[in-house]
Amino acid sequence: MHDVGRMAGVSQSTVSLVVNNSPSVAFETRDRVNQAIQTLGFRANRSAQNLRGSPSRTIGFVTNQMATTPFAGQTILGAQQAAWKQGYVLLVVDVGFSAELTDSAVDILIDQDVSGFIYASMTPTKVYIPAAIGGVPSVIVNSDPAGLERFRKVEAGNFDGGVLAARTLLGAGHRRILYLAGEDFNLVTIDRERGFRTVLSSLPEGSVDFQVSYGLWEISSGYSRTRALAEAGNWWPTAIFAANDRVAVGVIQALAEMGRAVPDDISVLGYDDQPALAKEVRPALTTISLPHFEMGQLAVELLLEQIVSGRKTGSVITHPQLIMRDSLRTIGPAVG
Amino acid sequence: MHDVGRMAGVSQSTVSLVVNNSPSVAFETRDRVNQAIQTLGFRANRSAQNLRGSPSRTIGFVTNQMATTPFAGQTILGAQQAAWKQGYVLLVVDVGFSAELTDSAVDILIDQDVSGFIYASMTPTKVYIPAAIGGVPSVIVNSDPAGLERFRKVEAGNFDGGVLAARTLLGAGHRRILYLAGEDFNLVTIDRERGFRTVLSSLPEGSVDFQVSYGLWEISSGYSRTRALAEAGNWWPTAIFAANDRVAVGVIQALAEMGRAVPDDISVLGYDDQPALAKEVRPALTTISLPHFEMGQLAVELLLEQIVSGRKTGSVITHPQLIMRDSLRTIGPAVG
DNA sequence: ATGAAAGCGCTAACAG
DNA sequence: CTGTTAGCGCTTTCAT
Repeated sequence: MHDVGRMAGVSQSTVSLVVNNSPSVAFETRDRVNQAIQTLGFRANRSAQNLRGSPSRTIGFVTNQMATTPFAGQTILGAQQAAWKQGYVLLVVDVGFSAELTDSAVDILIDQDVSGFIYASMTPTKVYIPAAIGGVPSVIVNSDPAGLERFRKVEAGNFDGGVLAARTLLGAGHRRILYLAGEDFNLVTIDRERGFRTVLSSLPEGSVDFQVSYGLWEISSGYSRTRALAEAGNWWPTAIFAANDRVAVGVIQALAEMGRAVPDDISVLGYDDQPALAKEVRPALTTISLPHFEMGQLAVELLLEQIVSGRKTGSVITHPQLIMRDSLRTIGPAVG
Repeated sequence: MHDVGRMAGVSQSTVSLVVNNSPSVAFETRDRVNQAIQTLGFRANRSAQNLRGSPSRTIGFVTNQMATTPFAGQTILGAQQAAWKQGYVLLVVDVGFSAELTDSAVDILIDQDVSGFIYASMTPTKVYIPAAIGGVPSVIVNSDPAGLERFRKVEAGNFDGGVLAARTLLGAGHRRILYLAGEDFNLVTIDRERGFRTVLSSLPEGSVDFQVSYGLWEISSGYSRTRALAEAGNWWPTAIFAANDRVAVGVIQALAEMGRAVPDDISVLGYDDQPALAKEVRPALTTISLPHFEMGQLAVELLLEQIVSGRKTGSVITHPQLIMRDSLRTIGPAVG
């Protein structure tokens, strides 16, 4: 800055003013300084700025499943782009499920002077949030809200997703429906089922036969549960609502091997709209999108509002959307 | 630090020495200082340290497909854990395919004082590396090496993968093999095919019927190419070597619909050992692992060596491994 | 509108 | 072995 100042014939402080767009610099001076900055290739030093207490313009993104779930990246991407747009950088750290790792990650990020935290679990499990997070503004994405009342949150709208699934299936005339859910203790499972049943409860008793099976979120689980169902042989749905697209793929696989066509013989509804899967599989999956990308964006927006204006806005719940493709068929007039 | 010093009855500089584990501090003094640090909850300020020129202990990880490819996260994870172990933090940035974004990402990271860069394209396409990267130590992961001679690299061993695929298939007695490859201009495609053909060329002319089809890396591509093959009807392989596990899944789907069983009627060999896919699908995929996690680790190790010792080690090529599962069957004595 | 000067928290010579 | 001192590059009053 000194050098720039000399070259432009002004003091170092003036250069600082120019760099920070202070309005109090004469247009002509500003020009000369900028010129000098250009030719000297000057770049302000963040560490020095941080040291002086200017906001660091970095956000810590702490997640636990970046490597495991295929779309986690979407949330990160969304967050990153939103941050970027406002001149913030995202420092991404995957801490798995280790509290210890989480502690040291948060420590390090605080050392790096992050202006805020985004805490994103990719599935709403209980998360451990270090005390060290202290007063740093934080927003929580997609996590079990228990004990996290003091934080702003971005949620996936799983209840609404259940409602949407029910409306969709019922609207297509299905009255015998199997929900191939996730584990029964999983919040996602619970919320979606609640949503689904809420719709059912507005219908005359017994007008829909709705069965639920709990299990894993994997392809193999969809496959084996479908196989088992066929072997039992005493009950068969006209539509299957799968816990996610992977489960749906397993279902379709099993069905294909058994010579049953989707959606002609049976309809399948997925969840997630998983990239590289939902629309690639045959038949392409009719599914409900879980807006990962958008959730990332929203998280950053909430956070930034908190950081720059100190204002704590409320939490946000995103809206799942139906993605119509080829695995669901209308078999009759809408139910109810 | 001042306060800590006062509390421990020493000067601020002594505190600094303690914090940096200087050996020249009396044991007893060190103890008193640490005590004070504890009770005061003191934490060294990274920005100040950076300002003074101490190594920042952060690494910039620039990638272009975090959100698109499902296992990209593995590479990041591997890198992160390796970095972590040595007290470094990874700053992850996804720049997509935008040169502009890449430029500003690198700028920002340099501003943050990163000690080095890892440049990871998730598929070996040509990458754009900003000039601004300048003298900062960097290693390149999984990218088209053209023009990148001055960097250390970590590569996936696709040639070896092709060799391994050929050996595996031939070893299981297959003589009529279809390679459902990626795009013909893609380096991965090319390297694997070269590897495969190298093995073939050591065999007597005409002992193996090896056909190649080029296309996309998606499930739907595997599906439709298999369908098309069946419709043409004039040629049918005993084994299909798929460009990746997704393509393999498409193949299996199409086969199932056509009533052909894998591996009884036909064998399928995948590539990637993609999490949540390869071992979940039925039959579970016999496949070749692409060690993403390991590549991330290696990249950091190479980089750190460069950073701390200034020594430029050579590049590294990882070794693909055969993952035996259920989609490949031995149909006769080994060929050749 | 610009400059002088102080100091953010730390490290590293150097002196003692 | 410990303390003194001088900045690292910047922002921010306060004068001018």
